[in-house]
Amino acid sequence: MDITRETTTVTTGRRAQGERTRQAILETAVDIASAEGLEGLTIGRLAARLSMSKSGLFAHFGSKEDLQLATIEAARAIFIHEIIRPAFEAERGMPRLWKLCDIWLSYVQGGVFSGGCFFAAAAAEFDGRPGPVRDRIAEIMKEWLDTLRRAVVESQEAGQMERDVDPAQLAFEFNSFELGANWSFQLYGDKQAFARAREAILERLRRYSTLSGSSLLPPPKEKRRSRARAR
Amino acid sequence: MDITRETTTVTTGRRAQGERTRQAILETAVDIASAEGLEGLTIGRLAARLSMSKSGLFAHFGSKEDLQLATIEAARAIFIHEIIRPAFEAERGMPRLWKLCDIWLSYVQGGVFSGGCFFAAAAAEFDGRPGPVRDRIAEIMKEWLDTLRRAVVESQEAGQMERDVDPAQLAFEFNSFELGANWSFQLYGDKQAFARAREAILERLRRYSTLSGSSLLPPPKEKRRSRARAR
DNA sequence: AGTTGTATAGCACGAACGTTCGTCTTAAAC
DNA sequence: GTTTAAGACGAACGTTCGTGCTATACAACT
Repeated sequence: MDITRETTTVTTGRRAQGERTRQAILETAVDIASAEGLEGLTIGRLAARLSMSKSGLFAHFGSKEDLQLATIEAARAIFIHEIIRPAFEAERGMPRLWKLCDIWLSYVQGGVFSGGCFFAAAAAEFDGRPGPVRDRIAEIMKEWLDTLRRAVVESQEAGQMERDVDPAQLAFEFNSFELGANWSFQLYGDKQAFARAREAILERLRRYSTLSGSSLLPPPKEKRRSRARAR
Repeated sequence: MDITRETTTVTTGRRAQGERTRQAILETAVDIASAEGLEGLTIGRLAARLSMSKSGLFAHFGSKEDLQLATIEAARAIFIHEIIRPAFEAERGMPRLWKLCDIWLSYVQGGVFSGGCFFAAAAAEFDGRPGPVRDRIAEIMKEWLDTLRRAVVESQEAGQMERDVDPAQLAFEFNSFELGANWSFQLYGDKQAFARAREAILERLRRYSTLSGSSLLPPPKEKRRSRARAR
C-alpha cells in the first residue's frame, strides 16, 4: 500500500522522464534479448535502436548484469500479464490447467517475443554460467513449473482428475511439450508443432479426467488420422 | 593401434601433424561449445586451453564460422558414435526405439558433453540467427527426429505397435521429453528428470504396444522406483 | 645440399565490448 | 533569479574479439 503510493508520488512529483526512459529501454531490451539472447543484448545495439548514447542508457543501470536482471524482470512481468493472469480467470482445476498450457502455446505462436519463449532461450543460454542471472532465471522457471503442478493438484482436489497421477510428473511432461513446440517452431517455423503439443496435452488430460466427455475441456478433433496423413 | 604408436613416435611425419592437431582442436572445441555455446567458443580461449597461439590455431580454419561448422560435425560424429550406433545394435522395432531414447538420456546424464546435449544448446543459441550454422544444426536435429520417427514406423511394421499411432506425433513427444529432461538437468541439476522422461516414454510405449507385458521393453516399476527416490 | 611446402608463432589491425569521466541542458525548488 | 540535481551526451579507457600479414622451424623431395 505504501509502496504503490510512494512510487506514484515520486513519479508525479519529480521528473518522470527517468523512469519512463528506463521503461522504454527495458521494453526494447526484452525484444532484443528474446531474439539475440541476453548476452547478445548489447548496450551499444540497445542504444542504437533507441537513438540514445551508450553512456546515457548505461546510467540507468549500474552494470550489464543489472541490465540483464532488469530485462528478466520486465519479461517476467509480461509473462505474468499475458499468460498467468488470463489463465487464472478460468475456473480453478482442469479448465485452468488447460488454459495455462493453451495460452502459453498461443503466446509463443503469436510472437509476443520475437525469439520465442524468452525464458526457454535464457535458460538454455545461462544454464552453464553460474551467477545471479542464471539463478533468477531458474527461480522464475520454477515458478512456472510450480504453477502447472499446483493446477494439477487443484484438479485432483476438485475431483476432476484421477488421484494416482503424480502432479510433478504431469507438470514435467506438459512443460516438455511446450519446450518441444517452442523448439520446433523456432528452428523450423513449424506451426504444426503447436497442434502436436496441444494434442499431447489434451490426450493426457482426457485420459486422466474422472468425467468422461467432460465439458471442462475443448471437444476432441474429429479424424485425427486423416490429418496425420497430410504431411 | 596406429594411434597409440603415433602418440609415442614423433616421426610419423610432419604432414600428419596438421590433421592430428586439427582433431585435437575440435575435441576441445566441442567441449567448450557445449558448455559456453558456439559463440562463446572463442578462438583465444580455445588456443589458451590448447597452449597454442591464436594465429596457429586459426590457420586450420578459414574463419570462425568454419570453425563452428567443423565443431558441429565433430559433435555429430560423437553423437552418432555414442548414441545412434549402439542403439542400432538393438533389434529393429520397439527395442531399438526404446534404446534410442534410453541411451540419449544416459548420454546427457553421463556428461559426455559438459554442457548437456550439444545440439539442444546450439539450436537454442542459433535459432534466431540465419546462416549456414543454423541450417546445419537444423539438418542434424531433423536427422535425429527422423531416426525416431522411422523407429516408430518400423515398430508398427513389425507388428509391435498399434498402427493408428502417428509416428511424427510420437517422435515429437519423445523428443520433447528429452529436451525437457536436458533442460531440467542443466538448470537444476535434477537427475530425477531422467527418470521422469523414461517413465513418460515407457508409459507410452507400453500403452501402444500390441503385446501386453512385452519382453521387448524393460519391466515396469521395481528398481527404477526406489532409484528415483534416492536423490 | 638446396628447394619446396606445411605447420606454427609473432605481431598488428580495426571493430566492438563494458565502463568511466567530465560536461551540457533543463526542469523543479528555493 | 538563483541553485540544485536528474538525465543525457561525447570521448575515451582497457580489453577482447576475429582476422589478416610475415617469419620461422622442420619434414620431404630433388
